Amino acid sequence: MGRPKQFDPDVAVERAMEVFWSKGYAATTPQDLVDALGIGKGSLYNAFGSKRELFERALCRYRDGQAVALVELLEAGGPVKERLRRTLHLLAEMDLADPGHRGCMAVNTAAELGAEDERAAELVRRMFDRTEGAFRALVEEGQRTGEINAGRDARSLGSLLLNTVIGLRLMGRVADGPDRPARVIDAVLDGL
Amino acid sequence: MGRPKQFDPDVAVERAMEVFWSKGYAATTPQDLVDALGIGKGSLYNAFGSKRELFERALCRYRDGQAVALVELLEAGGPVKERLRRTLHLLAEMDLADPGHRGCMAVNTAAELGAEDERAAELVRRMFDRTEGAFRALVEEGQRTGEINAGRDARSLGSLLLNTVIGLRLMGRVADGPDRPARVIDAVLDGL
DNA sequence: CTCATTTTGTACCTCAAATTCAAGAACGGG
DNA sequence: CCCGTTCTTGAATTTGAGGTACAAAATGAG
Repeated sequence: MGRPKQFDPDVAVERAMEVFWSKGYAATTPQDLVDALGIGKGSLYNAFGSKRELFERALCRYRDGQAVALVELLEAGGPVKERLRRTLHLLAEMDLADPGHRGCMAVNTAAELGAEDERAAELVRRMFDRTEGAFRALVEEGQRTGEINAGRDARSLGSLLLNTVIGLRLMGRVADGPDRPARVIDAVLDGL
Repeated sequence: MGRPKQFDPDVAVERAMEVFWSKGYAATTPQDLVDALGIGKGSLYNAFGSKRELFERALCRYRDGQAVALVELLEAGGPVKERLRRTLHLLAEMDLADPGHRGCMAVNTAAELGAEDERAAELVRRMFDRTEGAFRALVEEGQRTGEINAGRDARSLGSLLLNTVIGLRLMGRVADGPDRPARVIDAVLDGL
């Protein structure tokens, strides 16, 4: 019973995610959110409690969306190294083409809140774990097919690839061209 | 002529750097700076103009300090790969041991301001250029001594090492242990 | 000493961030 | 159709960020 909500909370979280992703946590004001979600301040706080809580939901939404996207990319067909190369280049191109230079919301959150907000740090860590795991699985597949030296530690290579992506996406925030990312990708893949 | 300053601007910038480094740009208030520098607000604004200008000077100071430190590390004696390993491990350990999880001020700035502040982005880009150059020089030295495969592109390897450092230091913001950084370092060096 | 110049500390101002609240609107149950 | 509940709107509240104004204080030149 009671008056039904006049907006879809899922849509609202999605839009909030876009705003937080573009502007960061601190730089996003309740007014920005009100404008983007198209609801009143009262509804905002009634539905989500606080800016901080809404941010957490937005970050979880980001995580869920990214998890799907990454798995899709890595599970495509073809040689493992080619899949890796395509995935890394796609990331770099997206970051470069994005006029807002948004980069990766998890990376941005790590930088902005990681030191002071343990809940946010934990969420980001888990996203990193997940990505590392996906890369590790791909490396192991490559080792089974003989594309990647089976003597190397798959977990370490997974960490390396995660770290590479983090670096690439951080650089996307100040990117001035495709050359450096391309060199990074070349060097990483040559080192596998 | 005129009344002399009762504080050393260089010391003030140094302290401002510490504050900005610890808290980030947006989260640092003029009051924080006044407290840390031990001067009045009037002096602060008289000497530095604005929070933004002071930040830029603090960032330049960080750059100058880091440049020296990195060169010292990379110019030490011994095999190139050992120097690299020591340098990377030292960074990782510093980040882990730092109770404030400050990470790297350039990386933090890239994440926080890179998208919106072109001047800050340019400063960070130059710092990245410089670091990449230092790594490249070290790689070329390793290639001359035969420690590193001379067939590989030194510039790409420099980019890779820069990217590795960026990733490591970003992860330092949410670090929960030494394992992942250690794996990254192992994998990177094995791939050289 | 006096003047022009610069620094300093305090008080003040403006604006907006983040949240709360009051008044009412839209439901469903009995 | 009344009632309790939940949602909505937007103004009010509180707090502090970021900066300005100004008079007093400290200097060197002449």
